[in-house]
Amino acid sequence: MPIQPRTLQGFRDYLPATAMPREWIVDTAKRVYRSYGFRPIDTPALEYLEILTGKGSDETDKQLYSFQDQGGRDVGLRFDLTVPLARFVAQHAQEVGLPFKRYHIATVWRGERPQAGRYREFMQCDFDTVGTTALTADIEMVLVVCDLMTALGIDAFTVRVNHRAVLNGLLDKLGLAGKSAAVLRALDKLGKIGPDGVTAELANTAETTAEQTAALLALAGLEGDNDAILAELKTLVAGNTTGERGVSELHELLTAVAAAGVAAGRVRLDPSIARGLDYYTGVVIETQLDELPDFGSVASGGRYDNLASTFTKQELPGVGASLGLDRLLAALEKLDRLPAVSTPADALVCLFDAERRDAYLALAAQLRAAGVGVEVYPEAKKLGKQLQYANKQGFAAAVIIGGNEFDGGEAQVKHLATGDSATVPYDGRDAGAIAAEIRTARDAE
RNA sequence: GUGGCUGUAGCUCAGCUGGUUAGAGUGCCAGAUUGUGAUUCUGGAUGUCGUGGGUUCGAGUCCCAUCAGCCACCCCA
Repeated sequence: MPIQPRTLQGFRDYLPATAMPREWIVDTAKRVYRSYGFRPIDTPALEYLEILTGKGSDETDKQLYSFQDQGGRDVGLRFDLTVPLARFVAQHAQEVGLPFKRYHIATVWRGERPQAGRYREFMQCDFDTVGTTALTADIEMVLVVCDLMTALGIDAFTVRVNHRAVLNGLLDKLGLAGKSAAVLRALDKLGKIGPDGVTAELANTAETTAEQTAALLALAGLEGDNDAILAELKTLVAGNTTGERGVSELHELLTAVAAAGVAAGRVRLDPSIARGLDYYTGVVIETQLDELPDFGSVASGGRYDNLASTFTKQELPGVGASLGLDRLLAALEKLDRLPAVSTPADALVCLFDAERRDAYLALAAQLRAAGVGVEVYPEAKKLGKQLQYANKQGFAAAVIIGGNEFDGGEAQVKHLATGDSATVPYDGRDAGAIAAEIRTARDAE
C-alpha cells in the first residue's frame, strides 16, 4: 500500500504558478525595505517555549505549535516575527547598535482554524525600527507600507491609522482604564457588527454605562476627512494628557505623510481600529484592499513601548509593521491580479539533433552570459512536442537550430506568442543576435 | 478551540425519491507524409464516488466517525 500523499490542514504546496508571484512579492518587499535602510536578519523557526509564551496572551498560547524535542526541551514554532525580534534585540543590541532597523521575511505558524487568506503556515514580511521613540519612525512605517503597496502594483488600498493613546486617554476620562481590553475588542468590531452590535458587546463584556457607551461610540464612529476627525478627537479627549498626546502625534504623522507626497485619502484616520491588544502602545495601522474590504488587513503594525521587557531591563521601544504575504497573495488571486509568469527563463533551446547536444548547451551558456535565461530541452523529441512544451511552460521564444541553420550559419528564433519566427546570424560563438531577438520576443509580451 | 455547509476523473461539475458495467466538458496521452506549438480531425486512458465503519437483498445516493476545504465565532497576516 503506497502512502497517501497529503498535506496537513492549513498547510499548502505552492505550484510554480503561485510560487513565482510569491517570490516576486518577497523580492519587492526586500527592495522597498532596503531602500529605507532596513537590514535583513533571520532567526530560528524553533524557540524555547518560554521565549514565545513570555509575552503572548492566552490566545496566542492556544495557537502555538509546541512540543518536546528529543532532548526533552519544551520548544515551539514562532507564531510571529515580533517576539523573535524582541529576543534577538535583547540578545544582540550591543552588536547591531541602536536604533536598529531590520526586516525579516520568514514563515510563521499558528494553530488556528484555516479560512480564506488564513493559514496555519504563512509568511510574514516584517520591518521594524527598534530603539527610538521618535515619531519619525512611525511616519516612516506608513511611508514604507504605501511604497510597498504601490511597488506591488496595488493602487486601491487604504492605510487606516489610529493611536492607542487616544483610545486610552478616552478610557481614562470615562473611568474605564481597567477594562481597556474588552472595550477595545468591542470597538475594533465596529466596521463589522455596527454600532448596535458594539453597544451590545460593550454592555456584555465591559458592563459600560449608557453614557460610557455613547462616548465610546462617538469616538469610534467618527467619520469624515482626517482634519474633521482630528478636531472631534481633540474635544473628546480634552483635559487628558495621554489622549492629547495621541491626537497631536496623529496630527503630526498625517501632516508628515502628506508632505512626503502620499496621495490624499490614502491614509485615513480610523478611531475604531485597535489592533493586537497585547503590545501596541502608540500609533497603530491596518491596510485594507479597497476591492476586498472584508478580506482582512494585508499589512498591519504599530508602536510598542517596551518590546523586550521580558528579556532585558533595557528599554527598547520600537515601531514596525508586517506584510502578510500569503494573505495578500490570496487576495490578489481572488482579484485575478496575479502576474501570469509560469517560467523563470525567457527561451527554450530546442534540442533538434541529439548529435549536437554539446553545441546546444554551448549556445545556452552564451545566451546566459548575454543575460537571457534559457532552458535546453533535454531530449531530441519531435520538434512539435518541444514547441508544445515551450508554449505550455510559457516561454517567450524558442530557439531552433537544425542542420540547415548550422550549415547556413544562422538560427531561428520563434516568438511563441505570435508564431512568427525570425532568422538571425549565428556562427557558433557569438549569440548576441539571438539574445537580442529573444529580448524582443520577451518584451513584446 | 466552538458551530454550519461541502467532498464524484488532473480541473469544473452532472448523477430524479438508494437499484444493473458512474457520465459530460476541459485537460492529459497517442496519431493525422518522423523540421515547427495554443485552432481542426481521429483514437485512447483515467476514478476502490475523500477515508473507515454501519443500515439494507442492494449505497455515489441514508446513518456514524474521521480527514480535508469553505463560512461564521474567536483571533489575526
